Amino acid sequence: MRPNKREELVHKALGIFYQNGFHATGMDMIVREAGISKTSIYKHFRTKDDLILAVLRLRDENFRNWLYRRIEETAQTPKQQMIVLFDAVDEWFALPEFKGCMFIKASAEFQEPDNPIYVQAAEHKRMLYEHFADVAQKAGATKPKELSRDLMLLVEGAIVMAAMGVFSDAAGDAKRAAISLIEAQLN
Amino acid sequence: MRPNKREELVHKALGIFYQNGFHATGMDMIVREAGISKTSIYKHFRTKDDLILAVLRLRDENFRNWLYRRIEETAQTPKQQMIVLFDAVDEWFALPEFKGCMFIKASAEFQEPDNPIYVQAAEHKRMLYEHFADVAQKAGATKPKELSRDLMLLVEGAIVMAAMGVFSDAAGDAKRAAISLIEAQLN
DNA sequence: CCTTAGATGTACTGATCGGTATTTACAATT
DNA sequence: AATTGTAAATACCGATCAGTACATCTAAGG
Repeated sequence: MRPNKREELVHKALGIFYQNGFHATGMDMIVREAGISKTSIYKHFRTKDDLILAVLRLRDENFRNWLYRRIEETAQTPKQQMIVLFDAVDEWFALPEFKGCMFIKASAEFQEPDNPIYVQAAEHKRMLYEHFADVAQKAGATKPKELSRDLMLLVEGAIVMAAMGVFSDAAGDAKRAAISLIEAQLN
Repeated sequence: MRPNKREELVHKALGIFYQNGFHATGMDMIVREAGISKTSIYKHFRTKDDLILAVLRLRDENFRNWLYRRIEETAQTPKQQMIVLFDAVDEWFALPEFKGCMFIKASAEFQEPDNPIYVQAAEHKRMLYEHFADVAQKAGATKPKELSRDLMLLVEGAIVMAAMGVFSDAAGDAKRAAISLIEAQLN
């Protein structure tokens, strides 16, 4: 009983925080929307911030697992993996509930560099960077870390421009630019 | 008297909102930090959101004026202008008070697409995009809008990665990638 | 049926929230 | 000095904030 309720809470809180923002979501709203009593919430988490941290952990795990799996099941070579990364984020952008990156939001709302929330958000990005540095190395890039940074810059830029509704095909633009940069590094 | 006090308020509120976040900053904190009475604040602005809108307008004007001037005084050709854009944002990142892009923060905290704050934040990005599409055209790019989107993706990505402390030379990385993309388009 | 563990429901706390209302103070102009 | 306009100071409003306390309910296992 206990583990499932905790997971249910984190899962529901994730959706609520994502749609409303962290500070703009009060615990009473979580109670109402999640249908879980405040007593239970505080039984599992000492503070609202602890709940947010758990939410970020779940989101990190879900997102990275989905992304890596999505990429690996549609691309055969490491080079192709770097390219279809942008198809995957394009799928993400097309989701009806898409409202940008939860980790960017977390770091925007919790800006102190020693805040565990900020720290965890940044860690998520580092893990993505390291993953794609590995992919770039396997693809035979002469400077895999540099290429990974290129890809990350394009992905993050695309997330921002898509979330703000400024570019209509942010992922497509980023993919095109990425292909150019990949070709320049691999040839 | 009146215009100056209003401007003083907007200027101070800009700093306070930028350091603390919009929702995380209450009007009582603005009163304390700005040293302006709540009566005066509400005399000039009907609501907190109206104050935020004025803050975004001021920030937009200051930032774009600074950026364009900075670029034009250090670059002679439109092509050079696209490249020194990244030197300018590097200077910005190096400021002690740098905490990312206020417009990204605004759109993250006010996510409804019909919210005037979200709308204004997105408009800021559009104006940058159009400006650099113009620069790219003058530089002789075959697809100036596309190149401008490339530059914007890199700039926004760099802002995110710098604000989150993930990349140590986000602007430098973005510049290197931008040069590659510019050369590919102009040659 | 009884016990235990998990969960709900509800009221409460002191503080803050955005915004309102009223009085007083201050500065500039005539 | 009087007048006018601006601004500060302060108390207030109803609501929400994160978190606490306590009683009650529910479900599962022995």
